[in-house]
Amino acid sequence: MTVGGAAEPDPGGEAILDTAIRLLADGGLSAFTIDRLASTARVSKTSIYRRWPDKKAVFRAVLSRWGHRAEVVDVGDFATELDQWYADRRDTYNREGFREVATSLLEHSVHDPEIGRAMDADRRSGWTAMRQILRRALDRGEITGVDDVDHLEQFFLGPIYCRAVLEGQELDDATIANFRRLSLAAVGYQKAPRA
Amino acid sequence: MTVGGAAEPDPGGEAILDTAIRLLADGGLSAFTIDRLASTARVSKTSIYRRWPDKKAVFRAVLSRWGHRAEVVDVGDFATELDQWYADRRDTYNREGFREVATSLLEHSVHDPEIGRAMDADRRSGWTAMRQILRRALDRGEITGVDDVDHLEQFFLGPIYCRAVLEGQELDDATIANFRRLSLAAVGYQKAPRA
DNA sequence: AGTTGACGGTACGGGACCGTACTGTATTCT
DNA sequence: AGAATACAGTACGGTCCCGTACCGTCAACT
Repeated sequence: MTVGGAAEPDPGGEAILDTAIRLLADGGLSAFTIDRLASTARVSKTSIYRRWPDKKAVFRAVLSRWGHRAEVVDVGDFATELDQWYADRRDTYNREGFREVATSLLEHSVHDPEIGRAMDADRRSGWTAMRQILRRALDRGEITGVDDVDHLEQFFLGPIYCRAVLEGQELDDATIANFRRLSLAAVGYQKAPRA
Repeated sequence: MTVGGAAEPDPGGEAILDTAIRLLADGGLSAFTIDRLASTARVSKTSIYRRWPDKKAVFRAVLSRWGHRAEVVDVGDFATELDQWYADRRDTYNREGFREVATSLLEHSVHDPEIGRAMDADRRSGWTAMRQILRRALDRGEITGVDDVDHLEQFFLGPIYCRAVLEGQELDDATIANFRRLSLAAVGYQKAPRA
């Protein structure tokens, strides 16, 4: 135990996980190897197995470290909050290696029930920022026509995800502007009737 | 060479590829092994390596066999053609194992440039049915606001893809109905002005 | 000074996989 | 009948990987 005391979160372990993420970004699942992770992170395999019982545990740790939850504050207007969300998603999805890591994590989580549950929990936990935005907008009566939050969430995230992850294209100004215009028109957005 | 003559497309090879697809559906990329493929397909490894030079070639063959292009006929109305497309996508995405195979193929194609190009070509080739629908709708003046076909295609496919592949949920009546309603509202669909 | 704990380095057993080679057999074509 | 072909089955060399064990080192703590 270090003297610092406050450094509990194990910076060494986080550095290893960051290296693991870089491995996934560079070479995908087939490059995610304990041997390679050790040598790339300049760490002995012993140090890895001291922290996690086996490779699957390392993978779970990678999963939860990589997950990033958008934070959106309640400003009383759906369109404004949506813009915050777009900005956040844009930063995230455009980040170097995001697509590569996302596809690798998804592939693994789809085929390994245990990892899949962890990923679902990660996604559902605390609810997505988008869901909160949508709930508020529904409460305020700003959007109409469809009130199924699942469908709405998929409807808003889908185009972005499809472009960035499936197609591997950048989320630039024009794209976001078009998705925004289309989506707002879809839900018949109108500024909240009451102050 | 068989007597039949017309059976040129090598039914044996296609059976092997179907088995490979089932392997991907059941166990993902890590289950896609030449050894396992041979034993599962009740075929010797020799027979596999006689048809394809190496594993990567088998994978490419799987990719192109698995790809399914929606066919949509021009009926002169965007909403009707969209419904055809929804029906086709629904059949495809709801098929047993679709999600598993899709994520595996994507992961591999993202991390292997050669496979990635093959997949891009597969997607772009002949253009997607959706793109044709959208072009016609734009020509007819049925949809307005956004005229970037890339964005529109991603906008229409995104929600479906996100729900079925990312989230692993079923595409049922209610979902399709909601996506349809939202999407049509988004593009300001109006029946073509001219007969 | 002595003890403890974390670490790097190395080696190993067990297993999986790829691609090739070899054998024997059944079927087709000449 | 004889040659050629496609096949199943098996075995192999080489490589990689996982997880564990062992050893020596270095810093922190008592």
